[in-house]
Amino acid sequence: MKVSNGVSNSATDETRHEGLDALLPDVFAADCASRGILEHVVSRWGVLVLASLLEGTLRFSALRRRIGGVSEKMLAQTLQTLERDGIVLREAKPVIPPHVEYSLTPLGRQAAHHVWTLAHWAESHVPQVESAREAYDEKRA
Amino acid sequence: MKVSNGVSNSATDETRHEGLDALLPDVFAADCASRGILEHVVSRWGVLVLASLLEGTLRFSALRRRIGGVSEKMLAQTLQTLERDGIVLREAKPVIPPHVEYSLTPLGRQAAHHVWTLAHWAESHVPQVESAREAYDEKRA
DNA sequence: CGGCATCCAAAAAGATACTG
DNA sequence: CAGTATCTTTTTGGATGCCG
Repeated sequence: MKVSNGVSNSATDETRHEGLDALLPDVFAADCASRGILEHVVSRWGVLVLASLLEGTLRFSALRRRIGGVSEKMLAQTLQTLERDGIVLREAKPVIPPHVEYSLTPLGRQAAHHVWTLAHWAESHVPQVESAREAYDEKRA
Repeated sequence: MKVSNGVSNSATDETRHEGLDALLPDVFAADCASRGILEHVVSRWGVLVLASLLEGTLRFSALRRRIGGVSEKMLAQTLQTLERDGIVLREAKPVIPPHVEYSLTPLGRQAAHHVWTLAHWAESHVPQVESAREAYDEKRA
C-alpha cells in the first residue's frame, strides 16, 4: 500500500515501535484501507457483534436480544459490513419462515479475540475510570 | 445505572469465551458504563491518539501532524475525553506561546497496548479483507 | 500555540411500516 | 423470521473566527 506518501514512514523515522513492523500499511495515514477495517470492527455495534459471535453461532433475533439497545436496522447494517469484510459468515436456510445463522470466519475469530480483550479490559476498569472522572470534574468545579 | 461496584467484577479472567451469561459488568447491557469507556477508547480518533502516544509524549501540533486527517476540533475533543477518563495525561506549561504535552497514564498504556494490537492486526490483514470484499461484490453483481 | 465558541453540512442512528 | 424502505432525529465533523 502507501508506504511512499508524505507521512514519514521510512526507515530513518524517529523512534518507531520497538520490535513491531514499521513497514506496513499505516493506520495513521488518512487514506489507508486499514483505517476502514479498523473502523468496522471497533464500530459501536461491531465490537458487540464480534464478542457475541465468539460464543458461537447465533441467529439474527438471538443476536439482537444478546446486544442490548441495538436496533434492527443497525444490526443488519453492521452484519452486512462485517460479512463483506470476510469477518462474519452468513448462512441463510431457504425455508419459511427464514432461518439465518451468523458465525465468525477464521479471520473474524482473530479480530473478535482482540476485540474481546479490549471489551474485557473496559469492563474490568470501570471503577478506575469512574474515579478518574470524578477527580477531573471536581478539579474544574 | 451501573452494576460496576460490588458485583462479580474482579474476575480478571482472560479466557472465558463461552457461557458468559450473567456474570460481570457487561458490555452487552445497554446501560453499562463499560460501553462508554470502550466507545471512547476505540473511537475514530481515540484509537489513533492512543497508538501515537504509545511512541512517547507529544505536543498538540505534533499529534495533529502524526494523525492524518484529524481536525483541530476533533483532536481537542478526543484528548479531553481521554484525559477525563484518566487515560491521557495533559501537562500545560504556563508560557507564551502555550506549550502543552500529552502522554499516557499507566491506565492509558494498558488501553493503548490493546488498541495497538488491534490496529496492527488491521494493518496486516488489509489484503485478506480486500479480496473478501471483491468476492462479496462480485457475487452480487 | 493551543485551544474554545459558533455555525453549518453530512453522516449515523432510531422509529415505524412494510415484505418475502 | 429476517430483513428492506422511508422518514425523522441525533450525532459527528469540518470551517471559521476569536482569545490567552
